Amino acid sequence: MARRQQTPADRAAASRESILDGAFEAFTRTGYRDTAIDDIAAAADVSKGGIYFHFPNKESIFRELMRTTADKLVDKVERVVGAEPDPIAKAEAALRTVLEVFAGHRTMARLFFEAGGAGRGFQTELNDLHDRFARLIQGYLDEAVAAGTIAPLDTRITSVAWFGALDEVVASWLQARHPGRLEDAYPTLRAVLLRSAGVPEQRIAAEWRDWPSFPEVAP
Amino acid sequence: MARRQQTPADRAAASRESILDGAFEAFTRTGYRDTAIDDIAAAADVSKGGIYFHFPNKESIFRELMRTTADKLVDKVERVVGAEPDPIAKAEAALRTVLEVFAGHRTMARLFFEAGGAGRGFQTELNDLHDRFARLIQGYLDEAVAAGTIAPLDTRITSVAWFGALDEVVASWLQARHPGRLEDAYPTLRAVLLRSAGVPEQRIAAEWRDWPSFPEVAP
Amino acid sequence: MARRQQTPADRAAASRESILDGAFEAFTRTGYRDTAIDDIAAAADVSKGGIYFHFPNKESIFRELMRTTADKLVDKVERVVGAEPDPIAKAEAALRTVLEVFAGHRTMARLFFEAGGAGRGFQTELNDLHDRFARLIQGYLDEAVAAGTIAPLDTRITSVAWFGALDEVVASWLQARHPGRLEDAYPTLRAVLLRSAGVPEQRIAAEWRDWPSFPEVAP
Amino acid sequence: MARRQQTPADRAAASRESILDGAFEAFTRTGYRDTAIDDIAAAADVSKGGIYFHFPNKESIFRELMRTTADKLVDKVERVVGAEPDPIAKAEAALRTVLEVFAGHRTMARLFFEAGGAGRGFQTELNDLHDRFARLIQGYLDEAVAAGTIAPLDTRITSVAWFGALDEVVASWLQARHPGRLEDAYPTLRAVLLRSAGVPEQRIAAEWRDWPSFPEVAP
DNA sequence: AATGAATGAGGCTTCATTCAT
DNA sequence: GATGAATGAAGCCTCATTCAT
Repeated sequence: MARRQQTPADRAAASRESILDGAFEAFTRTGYRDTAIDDIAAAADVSKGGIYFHFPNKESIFRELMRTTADKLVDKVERVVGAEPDPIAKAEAALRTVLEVFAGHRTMARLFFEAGGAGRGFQTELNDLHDRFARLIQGYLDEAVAAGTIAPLDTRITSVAWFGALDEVVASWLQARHPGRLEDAYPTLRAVLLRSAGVPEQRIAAEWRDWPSFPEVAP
Repeated sequence: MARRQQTPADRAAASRESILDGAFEAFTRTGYRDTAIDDIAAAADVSKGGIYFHFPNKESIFRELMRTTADKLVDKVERVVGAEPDPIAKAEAALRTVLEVFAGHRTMARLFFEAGGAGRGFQTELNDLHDRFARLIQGYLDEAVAAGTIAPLDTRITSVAWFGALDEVVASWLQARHPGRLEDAYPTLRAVLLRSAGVPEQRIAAEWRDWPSFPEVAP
Repeated sequence: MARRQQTPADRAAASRESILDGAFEAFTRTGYRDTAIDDIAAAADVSKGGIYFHFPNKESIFRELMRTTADKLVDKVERVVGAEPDPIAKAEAALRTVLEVFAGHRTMARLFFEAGGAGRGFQTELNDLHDRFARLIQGYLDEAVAAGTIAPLDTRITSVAWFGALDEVVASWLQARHPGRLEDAYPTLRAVLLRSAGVPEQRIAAEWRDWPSFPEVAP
Repeated sequence: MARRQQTPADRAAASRESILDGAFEAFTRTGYRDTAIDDIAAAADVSKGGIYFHFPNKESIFRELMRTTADKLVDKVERVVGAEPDPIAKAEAALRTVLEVFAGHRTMARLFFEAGGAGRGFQTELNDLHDRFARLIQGYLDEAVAAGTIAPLDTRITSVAWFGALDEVVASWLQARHPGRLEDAYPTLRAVLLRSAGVPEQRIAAEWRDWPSFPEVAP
């Protein structure tokens, strides 16, 4: 199959992608308000005016970034989770995946958890993001309840708490002066969370053995 | 008892306090970066220049606010907790107190949890704040472990997770379009957290009855 | 010969030049500290922000102005002086050139001699400027000593004194309420300075006749 | 004779003096524009408001300082000069006195020569100051011409040149990174200036021997 | 006389956005 | 599609001056 020549449209798309990459890099490094369009332009190796061809304003870049980054993560979680048969295993898989991804991409985590830095205007966006993850977890918990694996409980609040716990553990790791390996926190976090949902102690202990080891990540 | 005349120093202190109040109000409403000195001046009913008589710059106001607000909360938590004999009860009391205070002062919660909006420069300050609360919790958990009330576990990570869970529950309440009563979330959150630390189920159920009802708060 | 189209870069350079011109005009009229960026913007017919595209701050404009203006003057002096064979004639030519230029550009003189108004930060720059001219003169005096035209003397101090004398004569002319023609001061100043270096009286009298008349200048 | 008790008026006068001293110190150190009223208040150990009791505004302090400082110097010059019989000796004495005083009070020199830093508003004041000294010199030169000690010449321009030469020598000494002793410059400067007015070479050489040595001064 | 808190105009600089080419 | 020069609205902060006590 003949490879098409690179059309202008291709180049435009590439440019757009480049801007998003640069913006991601800049935002995660400096935060929203402290990142100037010039910084993004420099990071993306694009002119300032060029940015405004692809995006109507700074805000839209950030929003798109937030949306697509979350999409990617949710996709990955759902892919990994899909393979798991049992709801608790699913929740575990989700938890593990998020931790794994963040462990490998410290900066991405920053974007997620420090997006508050973006100013009041993004709270909604950020909250939706949190919500999305919380509901993902909630879904698994609901399934677990339905399957009788765990006793009925307020899955909404529990999932929010789970997400918060995860968030804070990652955040505290992110800003630690001498961070250990985030994976080392996993067993404890996992046990704490499963226990919090009423998963039987023996199951918590048992399940763990089946897990493959974490991939190597450099914080 | 004769009331002393109001000295100029008194009035200056009052003015300073007024600025802090105005700043608190403005920061919690608009966020750090989106709050102009003019806004604070207006809220405090002080001239722009007057602010600079009391504070060297915008940042220092925010830092002072963060410090003193946290101090007040920690004080209150320790006072309430001091009355409790048993470590788990202490942890519960701390949790309850924080929730209670936040439920009553939605804005204060905002300052705490959305301080990220202040820009990269405050991350350290904010992290220290989180740390402070996490260690508060950790202390109670350590006591509980020492007292044999709960099985040994990584109290550092657990306390971080607790704080994160609390944080996220409050945050999700803060931004909810139609927030219920934060206190309604308390029983579930309490159960989830206690369970997560391995507190026996019967204790979780028992303890609860003894608690007085939440004071009325208007979110 | 086809005239190239005016490129954006050309226009940018023109704009930059315009800013320098406006700044020159404003600084020499009002002094550094009393000249606001707004004044420069108005004088240059550029927006305030436009200035910051070309210069990082107010100071840099002033420094550039000082540097380039001095460069131009030194260039001119050296060009004129180059034509003179004998060292005393060179010194004379330098003296005359500076006076001439200043007579024609009262404002430039102001920039040079009143730059002190720029604040303590510029003293170094200003001193270097003075030094530069003093050393120019010193060079000619050294040549004259080497050539045996004048008796050996401390040329460093003498050149500083010359420059100071020149400076003060121009300055007193600049601020005179009803200034005469600066050129009218030339014969006396010339005689005084040459005499001060020990140039024989007859030479002082003789040399003068050969000089062309000053060009007309409007103070 | 009974010593009067210190009256309030005395204390007020002392306060006023203290302000002038502090202002002198501050202005000479930082320049006019870069000296805040607060700086003066601090240096004078007086409150900001107190300053405005004694002076209507910042400018007036500076003007008074310029006036009185000049007065003192002129007084001293005239006292020293009065003892001299011959006009050239008078000019010499004036020159020497000024150099001497400046050598001892580097800061005072700064006030005089860098007063340009005070902004355009003081040019007049500063020029009058220069004028005053120039006319002092001119007086002696005129006397010398009248006495036949030197040949007739434009004493106005010559005196301006003298003053400028003196000014620049002091200024270059002031800002030198490793200043030698200003007095060391005296013999050359003296010879240069006397020569410039046509004082016979042998007199220049002779007169010098009679002078007492400079007092010790610490630059 | 003196204090020091308060005022407010004005200055410098930043930066998202626009626009002619 | 892209460039980069230009705009102008804000923002933070300084500081001479005023004023109640």
